[in-house]
Amino acid sequence: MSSFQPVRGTRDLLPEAHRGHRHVVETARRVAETYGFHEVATPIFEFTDIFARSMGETSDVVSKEMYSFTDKAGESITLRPEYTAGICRAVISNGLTQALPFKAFAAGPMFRYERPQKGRQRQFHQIDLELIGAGEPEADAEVIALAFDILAALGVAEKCRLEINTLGDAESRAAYRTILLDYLQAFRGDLSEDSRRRLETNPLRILDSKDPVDREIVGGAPLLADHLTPAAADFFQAVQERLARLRIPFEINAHLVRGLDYYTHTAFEFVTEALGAQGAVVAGGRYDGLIAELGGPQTPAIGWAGGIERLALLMGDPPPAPRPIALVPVGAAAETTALGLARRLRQAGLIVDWSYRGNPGKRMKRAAKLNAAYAVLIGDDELARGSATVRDLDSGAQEEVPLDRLAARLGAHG
RNA sequence: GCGGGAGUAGCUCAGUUGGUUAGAGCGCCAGAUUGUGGCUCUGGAGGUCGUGGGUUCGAUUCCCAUCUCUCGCCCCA
Repeated sequence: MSSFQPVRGTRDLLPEAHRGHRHVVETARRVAETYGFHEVATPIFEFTDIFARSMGETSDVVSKEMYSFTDKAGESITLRPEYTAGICRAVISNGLTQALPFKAFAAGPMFRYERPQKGRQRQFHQIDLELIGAGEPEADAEVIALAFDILAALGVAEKCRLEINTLGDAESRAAYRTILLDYLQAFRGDLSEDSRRRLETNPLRILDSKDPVDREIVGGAPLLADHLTPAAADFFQAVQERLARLRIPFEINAHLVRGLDYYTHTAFEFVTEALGAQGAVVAGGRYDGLIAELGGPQTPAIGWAGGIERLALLMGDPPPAPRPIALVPVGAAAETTALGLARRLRQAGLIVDWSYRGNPGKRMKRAAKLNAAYAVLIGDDELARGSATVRDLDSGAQEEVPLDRLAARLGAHG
């Protein structure tokens, strides 16, 4: 039994769970298309370098969470931990910087070597949105509004809160980093062990610490908002105005930072209290430096990723499977007829199922279990008359229908 | 990677102060019912008590390790 365990942090998506995932993806795709986004798919793995360079060597994802391996040609390959880097690479690879803005929607599995919890797996699934080649605040507002519209369409918007912040431009960030470090150095001895480490790796992260002592120290820290360049401050203001105009409710969280190096300006998260420690369901931001960092032309961009498992958990019960029509042949001759009849009905667009064996009682039980809308019974009597008995499984009403009118009769109600 | 909790049938769980054949409900299969489901009745299958080792005459029970899930941390979607 234990040898049939799936690999840690992976799971099978059986029909009911898969319907939940599919509903998330289909809803997101439909809404994204109304904003003029088109779906793409990039490879599930890339050269390790793509992720290492884009996300930053010191980020947790790169330093300890990547599924990397050496292929038979000796290349270091990594299963993608996120979509953004791969899509940016694709933009450069395909010369799409000549056709900006490029608006991409994508969905698929991601891989991170982490300790699993509810809503956190080693193979998980994300929906992803990237708007590449637009540096205007309208782009930020629309990308965030699009995420909000998806959450609303999924019926989970009221369980989520939108937090936004700005990380400023490179200039603002560098200046603030120095100021913040000066301040924090004075408290070095009081900071948590994690935060002392972060002084070296990513001091901005300390702003987001959950340690109570850290929080107290951070409470008195200088704010990035007070050290933005005028241009960065104006941009953040413009984004807020546009969100307000779109009536997207948000709050500013000055301590919202990002673990990945490539973010600039707008950072945002849709968070929920309903998933324990895994509060972020959609998160993203602007990354104006990434494409240049990867070797392409300087190109502004903004995007986000949403966790499909987390969204499905918030959603609760997935939509029910569509109701089939159950065929119930009685007798050997009817069995043969049913085989062809099933195919004709399917070609007419109906969902048709049958249980292949058992007496009519068993087959009717099976039909009820499949939540069939109708049972179509065929026996010697019906065969002789070229008809079938259609039973409405909700009302129990039955009528005999000529075979050539069967599809129309079932289609009208199916 | 760090710290806590849990693991008994497909599912939800009971139980064994260490002692022969480990139980229930639901689900599954079959029969009552080879032309009619959701109700009912009867019967049946299904468990190396997560895995490995130790202690013991004897371990599902005690001890150790390990795996998986889970809660928190780190980090993130």
